[in-house]
Amino acid sequence: MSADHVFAALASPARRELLRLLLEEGGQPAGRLAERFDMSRPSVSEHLKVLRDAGLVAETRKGRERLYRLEPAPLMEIRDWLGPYERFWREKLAALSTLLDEMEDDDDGSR
Amino acid sequence: MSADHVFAALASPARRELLRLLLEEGGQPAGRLAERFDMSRPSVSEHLKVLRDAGLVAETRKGRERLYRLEPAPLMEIRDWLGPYERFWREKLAALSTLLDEMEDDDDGSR
DNA sequence: TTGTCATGTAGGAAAAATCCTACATATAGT
DNA sequence: ACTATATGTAGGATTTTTCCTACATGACAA
Repeated sequence: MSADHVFAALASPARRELLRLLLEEGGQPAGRLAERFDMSRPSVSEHLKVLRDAGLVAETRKGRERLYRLEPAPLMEIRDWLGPYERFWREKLAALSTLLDEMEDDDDGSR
Repeated sequence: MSADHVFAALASPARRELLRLLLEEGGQPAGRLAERFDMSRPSVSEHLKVLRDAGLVAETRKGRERLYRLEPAPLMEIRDWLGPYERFWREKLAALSTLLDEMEDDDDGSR
């Protein structure tokens, strides 16, 4: 739930790759996900645990498999966190644009 | 420049707090930023280095001070990274909304 | 029931992050 | 030149993360 765990979970390239696979290919059993990594299966399982604790994936037991699926809600917290920075970014762009316009007004072709 | 460094930089609460201070209060010298933390000044300095390496802050030497300012461009990379997940999220919401509508249509008041 | 398959967990080694104190550097003021 | 101030860097202790192999669990299949 806490954004701390979400940011921490996203810090690992392996975990972001897991999210990408679940996004692009849909829910999959843990083993099939692990096959795609140059890493032992238990290690991938631990990464899945971190993602689970952050609320970024959920599992459904299906026989002896466990299907993992993407749970995007916590990512929307990240998006909200970004909001104020994006406003700041836009103001910067707007200021730059204004500056460029003024330079163009001044540009009478002289030198 | 790589998104890896940006995600890693954001993983620390102390570094996110630094970004927040720079956003809400504008550029400040390193020492003034450090005062706000329950942590030694050199440690804050190291956090600033991580943010600098990720391109999230920039410094301007002003006499013997170093003014740090927010550099939001890398955060826009993060926003772009979130894009596909946000689409996925919206589709989920839309599906839920449709489902609720159908349930309402079925709801003839019986039972 | 016995064996097999999919998966998680324990325990530990190695690497990385975090935080500290001491020191180095560079600028400003006297 | 000397001192004070603002800051970064070195070196090291401690904690956390990451990854491994070995083992535990729980469901299916013969």
